[in-house]
Amino acid sequence: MKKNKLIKIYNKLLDHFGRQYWWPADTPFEVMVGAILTQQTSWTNVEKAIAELKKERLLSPRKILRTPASKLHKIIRSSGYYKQKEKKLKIFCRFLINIDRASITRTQLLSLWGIGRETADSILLYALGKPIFVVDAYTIRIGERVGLFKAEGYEHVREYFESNLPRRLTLYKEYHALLVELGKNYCKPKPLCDSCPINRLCQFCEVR
DNA sequence: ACCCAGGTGGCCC
DNA sequence: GGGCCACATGGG
Repeated sequence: MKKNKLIKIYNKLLDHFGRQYWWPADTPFEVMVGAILTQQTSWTNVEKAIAELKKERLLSPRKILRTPASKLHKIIRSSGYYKQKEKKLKIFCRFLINIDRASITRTQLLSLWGIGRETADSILLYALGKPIFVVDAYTIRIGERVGLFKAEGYEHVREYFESNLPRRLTLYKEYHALLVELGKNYCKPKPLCDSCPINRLCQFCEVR
């Protein structure tokens, strides 16, 4: 595959931020829990909730299922939307204990209440090792500003990345992680272009 | 006091 | 298919 714009951006990000070694977790199940808890929530808030789950020795599907809702609410409170997320965790754990993890499909995950596209794909890529490119709000925002696509939906963006990148797990994992890093630090709703590592590719930066 | 965060489901048209 | 809303905590 010849060197395309996607690879150029990747190399810039890698030079600037270095390897990310995503997803940060001790076990695949911790990845899955984190993927649910981080929905529309900053990771620092999720870390606190996961630390609480570990402290209570609850980081297993059966133990979460045995924990009363009110207790789980307190434990994961810092991750926000804690009533919804308690339900989402229980529904997901119930699904998980009755299945061979290697056989889990995207369609199965998407059929669960509380598991949308980004959460399903994060679980597939980072917990189950399937080559699915994870798209999030940053990916779409950055892609639009850089001029890769315009107002595309989730599936189109995912296909765009998957069809223009070699199908490699570590590349998918690190690319998504680097886009999050760029998004958190620079590519916010109000762009901070001054020291953005991909300036000259982003139309906002070129305007300045 | 705002604005933002590694979304999702339910509703409406 | 897209647009709007509720959901909730914590940090800048």
